[in-house]
Amino acid sequence: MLKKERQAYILHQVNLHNKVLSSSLCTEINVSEDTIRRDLQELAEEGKIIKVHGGALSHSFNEVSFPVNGVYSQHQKRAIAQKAVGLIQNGMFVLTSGGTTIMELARCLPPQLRATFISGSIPVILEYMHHPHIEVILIGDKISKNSKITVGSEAIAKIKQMKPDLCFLGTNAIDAEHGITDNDWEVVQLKKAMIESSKKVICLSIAEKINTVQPIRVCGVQDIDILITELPPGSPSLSPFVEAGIRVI
Amino acid sequence: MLKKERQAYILHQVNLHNKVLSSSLCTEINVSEDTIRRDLQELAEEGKIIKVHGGALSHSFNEVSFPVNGVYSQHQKRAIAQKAVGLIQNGMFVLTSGGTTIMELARCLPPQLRATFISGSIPVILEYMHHPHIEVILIGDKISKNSKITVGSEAIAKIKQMKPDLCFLGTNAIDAEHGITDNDWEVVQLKKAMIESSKKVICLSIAEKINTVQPIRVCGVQDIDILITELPPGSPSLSPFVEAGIRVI
DNA sequence: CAGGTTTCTGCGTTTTTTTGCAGGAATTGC
DNA sequence: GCAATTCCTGCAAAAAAACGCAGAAACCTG
Repeated sequence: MLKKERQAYILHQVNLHNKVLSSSLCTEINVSEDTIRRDLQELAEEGKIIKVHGGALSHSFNEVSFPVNGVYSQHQKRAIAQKAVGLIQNGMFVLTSGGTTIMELARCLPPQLRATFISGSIPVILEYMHHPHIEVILIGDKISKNSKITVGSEAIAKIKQMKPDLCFLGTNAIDAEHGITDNDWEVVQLKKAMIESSKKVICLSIAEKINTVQPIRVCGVQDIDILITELPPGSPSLSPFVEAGIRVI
Repeated sequence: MLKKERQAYILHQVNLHNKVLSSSLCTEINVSEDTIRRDLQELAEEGKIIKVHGGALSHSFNEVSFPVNGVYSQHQKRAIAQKAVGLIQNGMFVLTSGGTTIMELARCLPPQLRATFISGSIPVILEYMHHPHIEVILIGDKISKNSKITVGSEAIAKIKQMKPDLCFLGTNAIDAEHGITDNDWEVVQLKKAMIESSKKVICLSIAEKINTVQPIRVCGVQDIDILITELPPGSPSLSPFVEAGIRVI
């Protein structure tokens, strides 16, 4: 078999099945593994395939990604996310809501972290999937197209069965008097369930959203264990929360 | 034998078999390898053939083997998808697997269609979410990072609770004798459940995957109701499936 | 047709390409 | 951490290609 022919066969197989194992290829074509490896390497250099340990993947399959278009206040959100990752330890079960702050958190996870992350938000789940070690559990149910998360009784029931160690909530509005509030009824139902199930509730909020109120109530301040903002913990605007017994980071 | 005669013979052989070996040519025509090599070189310079180490290939060989589209065989997959959408009617519950063929189906859905689509594949779900009217139900569970779908007992249990009207399966390999086969154990478990639950099972497969076999069995041909390929239904390669009682489109 | 020129062909040698193998390093999974 | 793969590096053998050359054939051309 000629070299080009072999490479054409390999490429064909990759495109057909989205992946190939070097071991199976070398028995199929009946050449040494080194030859296969060199072929895969050449094809990878030409950009035809993606070489991975033990074989190769089709390029078209890996193209699912989310645009990182101008997230509002990204800098502050990154600061919040970096404080938040400090709370996550190996082996923990972590439940998260959706939202851009949580997206930022997902991007900040240290590569060596081994934990289990649970969410119903599609964009967040996509971000978790890029991480090498974390387990990702997706809450299923009807999808709310505008918030891009799963909502409904099935999702709520599933959350109530769990007892995650941490629950990170991206917030729309938080106020020392009214607690966390939001404007989407279905999302609020979900967040209520998340708070109820979790051992520790961590609220992520940029300073702008502090002391703002939305129509639907999620929970009171007494249900929040930790509040993370981009501000230093001693900031005056945060003192009402400290007084309410919340740990502010 | 004259030079022109020889080159005509070589060209004929290349077009006939898509490849020639210089070694076999030089015994057939009974000239030295150098002569053959010079002939091949001339033909290559004229663009009639593609010279490779050890022989030559026809140009058509190279074209079919190295597609330039993003998704492999996208044209064929679109043809399949367009046949498939014809089966979907307003109000139906449709369960789908993952894969690029299903992705194509998702993109082909007519904008005025009102139906409910259920899947555990993240890329496919993203595609459904762009549609203005369809309801999207996401099957939740642990996410398999390489296949980008939810797998596990929760997902299977959820599927078994449903009774969708249609089930579209993207296939990795299908054969009249062995039925549908695949190479990922967890995905196979899921597909089995999907087949079991659904009123009608529709198998989408590009012709290339017909009569190929993978290590793990999903189901036999008797479980398939409809088979859709890019070929016309009367094609000879499809007759074994027609004889097995499958409706071929 | 004779002589010169060009083209073609085969041979020996050198160079390049390809392939497999052995070892040590890196990685993956348990 | 340990065992098992898998990967990389250098190396050597085999195959193929390139090169130079010379004899032979074909082809002008007067």
